[in-house]
Amino acid sequence: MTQKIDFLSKNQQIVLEIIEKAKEPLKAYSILFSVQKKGIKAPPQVYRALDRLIKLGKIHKIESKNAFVACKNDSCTISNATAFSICDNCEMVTEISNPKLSKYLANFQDETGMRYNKYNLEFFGLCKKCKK
Amino acid sequence: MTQKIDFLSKNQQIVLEIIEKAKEPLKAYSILFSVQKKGIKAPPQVYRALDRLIKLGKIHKIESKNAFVACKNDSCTISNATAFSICDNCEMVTEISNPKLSKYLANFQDETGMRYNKYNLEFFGLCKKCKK
DNA sequence: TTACGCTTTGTTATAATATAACATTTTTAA
DNA sequence: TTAAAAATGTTATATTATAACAAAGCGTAA
Ligand SMILES: [Zn+2]
Ligand SMILES: [Zn+2]
Ligand SMILES: [Zn+2]
Ligand SMILES: [Zn+2]
Repeated sequence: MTQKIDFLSKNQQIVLEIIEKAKEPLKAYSILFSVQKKGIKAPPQVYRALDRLIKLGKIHKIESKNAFVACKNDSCTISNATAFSICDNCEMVTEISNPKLSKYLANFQDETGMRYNKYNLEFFGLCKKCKK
Repeated sequence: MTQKIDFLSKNQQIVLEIIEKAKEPLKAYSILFSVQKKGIKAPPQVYRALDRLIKLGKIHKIESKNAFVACKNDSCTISNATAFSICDNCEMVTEISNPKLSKYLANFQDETGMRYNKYNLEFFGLCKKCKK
């Protein structure tokens, strides 16, 4: 068998649950702290789970923040086309799920004719709450 | 006086020169090594210069690689709208300068009506050389 | 000129993020 | 059952980035 695609190991479930419950992106070491009561003791255990969850599209990494969010988008089974809205003021991050945008980016072709199989887009601004 | 906008300090010039000469993105600590012969000895000196150069739009950070590239785009005086093409195989990174793309993204408005004053987009694929 | 504010620099230490390496246990499939 | 593969546990260390504070350089106004 090549790969179990919908089964998560214990550590992976624990880490995913923490991230899903969070309202804001979580850092790896804050996850580590949270899960120590459940027996996960060392960074590699967390990073391994994170890597796997990212590959499965269950979570995404916010690169500009070195933090992780749960994917809320059911169609996002693999993390190869992601777009986020990030508030510069509060910690709010939401995944943008906009068919026109994703179609535009998935089909984007640069001057040299190069095509891409993956992209990550991060938008920054002030969210509604923070915009006074 | 508020800010000298086009003058670079000594350390800033040294760091910029190294990045401009490089053919691939440079990591902060590899920059530190390179500039030690010129008297820059400690991380904060490099990171300060990097921060300033980013604010001025002279360089950009490739977030997925924690590395820095010189801006080749004259109109890019401030780092608030960036797009990069990143080869998954070699270390090639190039800044995409495509008016249609930047217009599309600069005007993008999400479902909630939120507008953005900054974005960063990273495309991944195989560059021409690596695509056999 | 001097004295003050501001920016840049220098320096040490440490925080925060991430991986290497290897031993052990668990799960899977032949 | 047994051998391979996957997941886990563990220690140590590598990599990336910032805090904190002292000293030097520079513009300017009294
Ligand atoms: Zn998603
Ligand atoms: Zn906000
Ligand atoms: Zn640029
Ligand atoms: Zn390539």
